[in-house]
Amino acid sequence: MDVDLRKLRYFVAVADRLHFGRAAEALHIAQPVLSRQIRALEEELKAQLFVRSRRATELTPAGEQLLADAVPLLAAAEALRRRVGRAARGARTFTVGFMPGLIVTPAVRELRERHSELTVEVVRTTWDDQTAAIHDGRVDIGYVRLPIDQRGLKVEPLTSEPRVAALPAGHRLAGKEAITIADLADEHLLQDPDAVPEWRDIATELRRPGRRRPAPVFHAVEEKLEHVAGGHGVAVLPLSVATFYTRPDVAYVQVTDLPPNQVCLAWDSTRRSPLFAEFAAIAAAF
Amino acid sequence: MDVDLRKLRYFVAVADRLHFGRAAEALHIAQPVLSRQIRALEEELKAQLFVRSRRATELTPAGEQLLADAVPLLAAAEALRRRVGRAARGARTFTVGFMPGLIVTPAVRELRERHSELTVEVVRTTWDDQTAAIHDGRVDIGYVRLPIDQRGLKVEPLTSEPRVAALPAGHRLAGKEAITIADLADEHLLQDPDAVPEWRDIATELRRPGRRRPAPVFHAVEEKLEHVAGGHGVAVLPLSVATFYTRPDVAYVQVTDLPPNQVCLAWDSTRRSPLFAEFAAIAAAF
DNA sequence: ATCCTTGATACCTCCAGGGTATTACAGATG
DNA sequence: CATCTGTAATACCCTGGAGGTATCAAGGAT
Repeated sequence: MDVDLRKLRYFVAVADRLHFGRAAEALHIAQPVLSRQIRALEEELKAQLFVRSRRATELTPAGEQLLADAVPLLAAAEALRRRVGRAARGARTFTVGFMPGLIVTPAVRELRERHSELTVEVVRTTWDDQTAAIHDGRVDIGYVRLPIDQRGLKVEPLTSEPRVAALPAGHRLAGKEAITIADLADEHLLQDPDAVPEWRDIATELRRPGRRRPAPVFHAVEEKLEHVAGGHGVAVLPLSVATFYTRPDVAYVQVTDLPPNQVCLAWDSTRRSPLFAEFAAIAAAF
Repeated sequence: MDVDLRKLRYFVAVADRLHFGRAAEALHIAQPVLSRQIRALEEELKAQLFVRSRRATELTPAGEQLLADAVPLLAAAEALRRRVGRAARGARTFTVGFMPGLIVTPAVRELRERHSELTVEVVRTTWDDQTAAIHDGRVDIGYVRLPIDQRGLKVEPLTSEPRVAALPAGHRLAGKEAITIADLADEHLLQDPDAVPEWRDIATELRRPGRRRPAPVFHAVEEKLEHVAGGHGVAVLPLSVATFYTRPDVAYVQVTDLPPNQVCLAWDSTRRSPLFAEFAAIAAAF
């Protein structure tokens, strides 16, 4: 009758790794159990989800569809747990997420003053969990930096700010007034390429192929800067982050042809509470 | 670990009726089983969901929160089943929902021509399932009439059209060129009052209290018109519906102070497919 | 004081989920 | 060509949970 969220979670684990044994290990269950559960799921849905050849495991089209739907469904279930838990603990809370560099205190203080009964909390997010935190209920509303996957979100633009490159202090470009993306084409980017889509375009145009390292990606700003200082590459940051995290061994240089970073407020579009609109209005006023 | 969708479904059944016995009956299970499952859910979530006094059952705040989250979650799970089922059957399909009176064929034909591999289907919806059909996956995109609950939906305005009153042919107002809502204040409205919010305002202003009947609500247009013809009340319909469903024993009269009905396209905001934007563009062109 | 309504308890059955041991089979390897 | 290795499937067992029936407990109504 109803799908079993446990089986969906198992399915996602297998679909992510395309390997039953390793997925079972990650799920802390035995491999035969996992095989059986996936098979049971396939029978329940009357749909083959994987093509198992002896040597490889692949998703069928139905499997792709299920993966696309199962991930947000599991996140929604997680969010439900969190919100019910909070409601049970009695505290009317409102949690604001924010990316590094963004100043949320004035807006949060204003909301607290307007709603004395409300516990307004603040959570720092990273590049790759800024939307996940909204979907799984860790935050009610989030200050996010585009680009993001807007599926399931209500997004309201707030501001935009220019972006700068973070270079080691002794770098050949460190003293310059302004540079272009092309100047950085040979550098190693120490962050998720999705965060700087323009980088990839330049990369495919200008970079020599085969030069690409496996690219360890760093999430926390502090980590990125540590590696920049160590001469392992460069990072592109919004101006406010640069001014917030200053250190003597890292230089910031304006990048003229990089479009500004857009900052938005985002919240789960399936929810409706006057607090979202109210907070958005407050935040826009600053 | 994961919440159990079956328990959530049970919970919703109880929350809707605030009565364990009747909910159990509706679910086709025995009442003690239901009591035990709800209690198990309360323990899993570590949250009391109902206040059971001997004579009445009520929702706690946590229960209210759970109800708000469980309903869309169950719909999403249902949609997942449907979409995986379709994907498994191989057919790439795209289903367009529409409210009575709206002409969808030109846009649908255009989409079919552009995507010969796609099976484009068409489903008629009613006032109260026009958004539910989107949420539970029966339709991919829907022509809807405002007002709707926009939670979880991406909504694009299309057109708007004036609304008229449907009266019995012999009614005292039937011959008039145009009337106002106030003229209809004493009439019995044969449809969901939410569909005509202005009605309620007038009703509370002008109507004598105690006059309100329990209001059986009719969903299909044909049913409404049947009852209008029978002299059991009046209905308010968008002009296109009126011109589509004409019958000699029903007269339509323009209502001057009723704002026009807004027609939109709506689809599930958690999904992303180029087909949504493409179809929206096609539909807007007509 | 008694009855009725309604949710909770007690106790039984059975299936589904978890585990271990082992098999089957495709590719790699010598 | 024989063997080894990696990987999912099969076989079988055990336990917990979901379903059922019979019954209880207690607050309102009469």
